[in-house]
Amino acid sequence: MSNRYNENKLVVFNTLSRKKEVFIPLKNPHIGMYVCGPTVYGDAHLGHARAAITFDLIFRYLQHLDYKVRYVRNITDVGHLENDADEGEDKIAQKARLEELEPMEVVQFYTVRYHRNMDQLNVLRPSIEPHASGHIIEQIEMIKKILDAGFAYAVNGSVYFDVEKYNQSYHYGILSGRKIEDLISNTRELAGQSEKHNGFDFAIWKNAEESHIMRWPSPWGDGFPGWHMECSAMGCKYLGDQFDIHGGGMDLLFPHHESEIAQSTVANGKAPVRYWLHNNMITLNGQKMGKSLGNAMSLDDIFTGNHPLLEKAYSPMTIRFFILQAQYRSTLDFSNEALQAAEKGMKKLFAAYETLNQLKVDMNAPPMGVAEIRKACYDAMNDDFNSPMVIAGLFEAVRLINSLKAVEGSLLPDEFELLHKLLHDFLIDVLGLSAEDVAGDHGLVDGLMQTIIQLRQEARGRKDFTTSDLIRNRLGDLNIELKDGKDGTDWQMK
RNA sequence: GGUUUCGUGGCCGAGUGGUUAGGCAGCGGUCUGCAAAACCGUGUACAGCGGUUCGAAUCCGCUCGAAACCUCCA
Repeated sequence: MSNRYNENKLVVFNTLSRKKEVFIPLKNPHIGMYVCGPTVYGDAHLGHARAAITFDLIFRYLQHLDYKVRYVRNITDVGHLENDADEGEDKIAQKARLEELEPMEVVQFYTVRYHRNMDQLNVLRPSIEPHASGHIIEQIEMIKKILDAGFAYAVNGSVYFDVEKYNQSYHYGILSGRKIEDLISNTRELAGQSEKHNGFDFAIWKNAEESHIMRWPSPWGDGFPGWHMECSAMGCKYLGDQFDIHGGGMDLLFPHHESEIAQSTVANGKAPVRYWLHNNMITLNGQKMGKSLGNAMSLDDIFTGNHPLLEKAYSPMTIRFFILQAQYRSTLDFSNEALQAAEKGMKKLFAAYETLNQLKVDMNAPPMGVAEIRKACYDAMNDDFNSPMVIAGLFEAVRLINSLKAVEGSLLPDEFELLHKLLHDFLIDVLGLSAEDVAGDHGLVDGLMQTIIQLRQEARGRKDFTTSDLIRNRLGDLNIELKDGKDGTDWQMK
């Protein structure tokens, strides 16, 4: 029995080489994947959704290919500094101060909300979701290793990574394409009277001021871990010194991932990651959507339609479909028009999935090329997870289904099965889309609807169009759409 | 300024050295009591200017325009 990964040669775009590379796991069939998760100090917005959905798609597809995936996505609840390191205040702590809450209360509050949003988007939970605050010891141990290796220095209770020294033996900039000379010229002014030897050195442990509430004891005094330590430490802990995939948003490429590579390389003696994958940004009027720019929309805003820029509410599945309609490395531009197009398209997709069950099967039916569509979907996914092309393939299946229904044609039994499998595998399993209240499969409701539809049919038979139109209009007011066909009437939620 | 990208028809978005992406919207038709849905048909798109080539939207150069990163950020 062969596994699907033997039949499918997966190619991924590796940021490290800026090329598409054939994906070969270190320990086939096991795959380790680490993705940077959210900093839980605010509600999730569209950008979080894109990152989560991108790597959910990858997680789902790798599993579909029969790989055994350990997917680690962290929760950042300490460490990221708000301003320059010297007077930085922990992001979580700052929020806590403002709202007079315990920092961990803030963390819990937004973590729960994040999970709820991700569930709504049908994003699978990762295999492990470690919190930075729960891995202080691991981070301290790693900092010690970096110090022992001579690539960091301690000053006044803080520890800084020595980028210049690192660059003598390795290449700081290997991921982002930056040159250290450029960094020097860019950061010289900022360096000032800093504790750092160089402006571009970064803190791996930060001394906590008296007033700082989030603090842990360490060999260098009370403090908290630096920006990039948690991912290095937790990635190493759960996936090993070297693992297959590391993902995150493109905005994390520098300095976060660049620094992660430096830390892990020094601490473990080898480059930590084989394939670096980065999802692109969602833009609004061509500009990145982001908290700091004040143009970010929370997912709850979108799901409820509660935002000045929104013409209406958009369901989680509409958002998911919208995001999957673009390849993950492209920017994706937000607009009401685009969202409404996505909404309609997705409903059409699911309506056809329902219609499939009504198709007739016949041993003598002409072949319709279902296998070719299926192959196109695999080819698309194997080419750096090209979900828009998968969706195009699925729409080909939609056209096939609807046209057969329209002419009352039939399918070969094998193709009928394969079509079912195609839609189930790709639409449901890989793309992770699920029918919302689109189709009429609600048991009691469906039974009631059949009665109403029958009454309307009888009215139409009597040419009592006043009654039949009244029924249709009243149902329309309830967002129920009637679809008259050759052999009867179907219904669905609008 | 440096680094990394991008510029595709009304909108969103794939793709790519020669063959229809796809969705939404529009237009024409079929069906329908009328609609809707569905089906069929329908688009002189690839920023501009040069170059390479039998052939480029796809490769190269330049110009113009836009973005991300260089500070926390998906």
